[in-house]
Amino acid sequence: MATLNRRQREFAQREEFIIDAAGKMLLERGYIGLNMDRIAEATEYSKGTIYQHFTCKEDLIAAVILRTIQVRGALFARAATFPGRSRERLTAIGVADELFYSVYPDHARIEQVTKVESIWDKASDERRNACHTGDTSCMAVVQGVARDAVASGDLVVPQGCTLDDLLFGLWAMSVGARTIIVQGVPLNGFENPDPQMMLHRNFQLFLDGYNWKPFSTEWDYARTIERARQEVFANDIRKAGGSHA
Amino acid sequence: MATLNRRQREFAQREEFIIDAAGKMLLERGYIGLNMDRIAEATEYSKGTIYQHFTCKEDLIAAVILRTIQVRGALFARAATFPGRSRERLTAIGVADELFYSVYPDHARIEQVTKVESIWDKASDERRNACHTGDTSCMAVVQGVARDAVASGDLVVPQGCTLDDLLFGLWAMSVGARTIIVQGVPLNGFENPDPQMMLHRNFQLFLDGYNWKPFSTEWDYARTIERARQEVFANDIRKAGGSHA
Amino acid sequence: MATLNRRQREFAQREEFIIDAAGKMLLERGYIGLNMDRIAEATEYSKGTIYQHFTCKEDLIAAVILRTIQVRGALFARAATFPGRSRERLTAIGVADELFYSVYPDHARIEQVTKVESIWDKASDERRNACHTGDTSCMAVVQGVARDAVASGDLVVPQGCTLDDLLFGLWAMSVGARTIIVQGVPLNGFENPDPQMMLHRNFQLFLDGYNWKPFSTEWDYARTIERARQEVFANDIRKAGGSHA
Amino acid sequence: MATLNRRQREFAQREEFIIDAAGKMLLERGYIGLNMDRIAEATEYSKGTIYQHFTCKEDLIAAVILRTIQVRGALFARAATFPGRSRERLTAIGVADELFYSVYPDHARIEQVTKVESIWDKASDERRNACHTGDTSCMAVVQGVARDAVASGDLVVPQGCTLDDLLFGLWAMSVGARTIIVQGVPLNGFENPDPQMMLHRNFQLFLDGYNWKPFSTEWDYARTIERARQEVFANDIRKAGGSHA
DNA sequence: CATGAATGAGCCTTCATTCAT
DNA sequence: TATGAATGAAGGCTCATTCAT
Repeated sequence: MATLNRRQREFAQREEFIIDAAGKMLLERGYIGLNMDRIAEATEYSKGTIYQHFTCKEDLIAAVILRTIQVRGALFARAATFPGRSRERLTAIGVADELFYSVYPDHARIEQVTKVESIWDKASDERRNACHTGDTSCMAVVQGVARDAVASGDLVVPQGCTLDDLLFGLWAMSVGARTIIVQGVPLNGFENPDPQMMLHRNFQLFLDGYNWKPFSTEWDYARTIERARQEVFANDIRKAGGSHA
Repeated sequence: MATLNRRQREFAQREEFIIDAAGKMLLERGYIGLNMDRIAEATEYSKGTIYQHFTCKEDLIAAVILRTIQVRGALFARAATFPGRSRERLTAIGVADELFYSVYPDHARIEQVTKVESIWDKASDERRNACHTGDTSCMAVVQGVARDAVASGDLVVPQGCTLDDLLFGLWAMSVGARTIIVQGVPLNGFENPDPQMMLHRNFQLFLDGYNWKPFSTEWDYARTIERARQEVFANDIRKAGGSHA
Repeated sequence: MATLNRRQREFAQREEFIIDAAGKMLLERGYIGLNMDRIAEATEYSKGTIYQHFTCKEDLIAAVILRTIQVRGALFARAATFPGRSRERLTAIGVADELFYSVYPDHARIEQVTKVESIWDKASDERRNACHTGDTSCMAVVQGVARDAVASGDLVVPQGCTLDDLLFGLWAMSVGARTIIVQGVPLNGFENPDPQMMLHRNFQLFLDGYNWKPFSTEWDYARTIERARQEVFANDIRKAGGSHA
Repeated sequence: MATLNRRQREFAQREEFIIDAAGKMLLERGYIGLNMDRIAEATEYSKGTIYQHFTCKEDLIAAVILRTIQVRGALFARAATFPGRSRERLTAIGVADELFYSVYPDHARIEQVTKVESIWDKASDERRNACHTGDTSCMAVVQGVARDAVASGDLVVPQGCTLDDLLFGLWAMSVGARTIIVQGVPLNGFENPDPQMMLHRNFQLFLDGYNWKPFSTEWDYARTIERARQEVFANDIRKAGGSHA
């Protein structure tokens, strides 16, 4: 039984290792640049072995995406447990988002790469479903916090707008910022561009605009961010510092 | 010389025709689904002829992108000439952006598709530079309006924020919204999602938050939008209505 | 020793079981569709175990064929013991042939499939020889009956023909009929085609033509056929009825 | 136009050449032994070129079969025009059959090889239909002659048998003989085996048995055969002698 | 100039066989 | 002895690019 477990463990480790390699290749060479021969060469396993883990190229890519999604999902879920008022919890999710992309900068680009090609036709159903579930649950976490805010009276959406507008705006700004960062668009003519800080500041103004209390003028969200980093994500940040500087 | 001119004209027309076909194919079948055989078949020109216009596949794709960029650049430039106060001119650019994506919905997706793959290594320098110039000039138009606003006293950026923050926020929200729309992400749990209207509303709140005057509470931007559509883009909208409903 | 015997028995049973599975797969999916992974899966033995019984894929297929041949050989041998005149014994062999293909319809197709591919280069010598022996002995049985007929005066081959001609004709007609049946050739334009009955009638005319006495006009071979079925092959037919209806 | 024609001619010639090579390979190495790399190597064309003529491996094989069928169809059709009584015309078809297999001995084996594997799923519809048409027309030719014989009173099928029985018997004996010959089954214990002559003699007895007049005892079919060879197939035989000895 | 057949490197995938556990 | 993961040669097919006509 011990033997069996070791085998299984090795099998799982190898799978992780292959996914790592695929992720890197996806980043460095794009969807087309990722090919099974190169994966075999990079991992120093044979092609046959690769195919024992993944039914086809698309399934391997789906596995890369799935891991990404699950990592983010876990971060979001933890962020939502942050003790404090609703806007603090949302802020913690913002930290989770920042963390996710700073610790796994690859993943943002991988998402871009992979959302574009028709991977899902060929990937295994199992992985497709898992990805969908993961995506949905991330969004649900944010929706949950916003609803809590409304219920508690912290959030009164301005006339003419809806909660969905708010969610859409948050999401769009986050996605857009990542896209800009990831695609390496040179912020022409910007002095001293620090996209992450820009995003933070814009989020603040945005939430204030939506009347989500307490306003940034009356509450020290910088401290909330700091607390979230220390209390919720200290471990992840430490890990990240180790592997990604 | 007349003969030469006619020839040149025909040559240019054919190039345009091929780019059209490539654009469509890129949309319908993705980067991988675009191949030179199909282009030749679709245009009813021979492959040899295609290669007389474009040095390689990537160069053809770059041409598709370039045309996209130039179309948007022209729209933005015209928007910036909108007569009115600075925030009205920015609003007109917003209309240009909306128009661009509603009239050429393809282009948003093409941008996604192509930004991801390493086209620029092989495309001709000429086209690469033209693309860069186009991108930069779009951004410059917006920057110009913002600077005018500051100069005229309409815009006083809040403490702790900069003009760059504002530009980044606008850009991120626009890009993010397009990404979400284009990737067909199902807005799970949203009632009645109309991304374009959501984007409009979020823009309004956002500019108010930045203290860009006159505020939306004191100025009828709905009318500004309507004027921009009628006075600046009437032609484009008419064209769009014809070909895209 | 008892242990050893049990082991040996189990080993032999497993071999039989694997051959069964291979036979089925050969039928359902053809030569190419048979592969060792699938065999392992179907039998629920590991590939290593399969390879302990068969040196290679071809050897396994040879084993399928060999069993086929041995089954037919046994039927022919029993048929030759049918008590009666020489032509009755030949008729009994005809019944054996009919029975073989009606009870094991699979085997006809397997023969087709396997005769075509170069299995014999790689199959073990042992099995190749056994197959050859089996084939030869079937033919020998028929030859024996024919020679007995000549010796007893029942058969006087017509001028210009030889005993070999007769054997060849019988064999060709049988093989040809099976081929036609097995390949599912649609008997275009035939009313009511019953290949087996057609073969029976043609055999009758054929033997009459060769002057093999007693002629079908003076002897009730329908009854001979019936007797052969009941007295010699009752068991097989019962078995067949059970599993193949 | 002359240029175009030459190109087309070369294209057609090359196609023929590839089919030749495929036929040989099919013979020498079987269905599995035929592969596109080897075809490319053998023809000294690139794989791409091969694929410009045939959509896939199966389509190439189908082309080999189609040519076979068309050759036989042409021979049968010519044989049916042989001037003489109905049984003479059938005899001429017998000569066509003999000729077909002696001139193109490959084709018999190719038929065996190819009937077994599922080629038709992937081959182009065009070729599949052409094959079916060819097959049907061969059979129709024989049926036509038999019906003429009945109409003219030359053939009165014996009690208990039908015209279909006769056709089936002829067909089976022919197919069976070819199978035996082609599979190289050693005619164990046969003295001096000449399968073609055996087949001839068996056919004679068979037709006599069916009361197809004039009987072989009252008509010199050897001469009919000779006439058919000289008057109908002289050219083919000369060609055959040239290319196949 | 236009054409489109030819090229061949490159890709995804399969599967018989081996061998460490 | 049984297992099944690992191997890697081999095969079908695609497609960007070239070049003779």
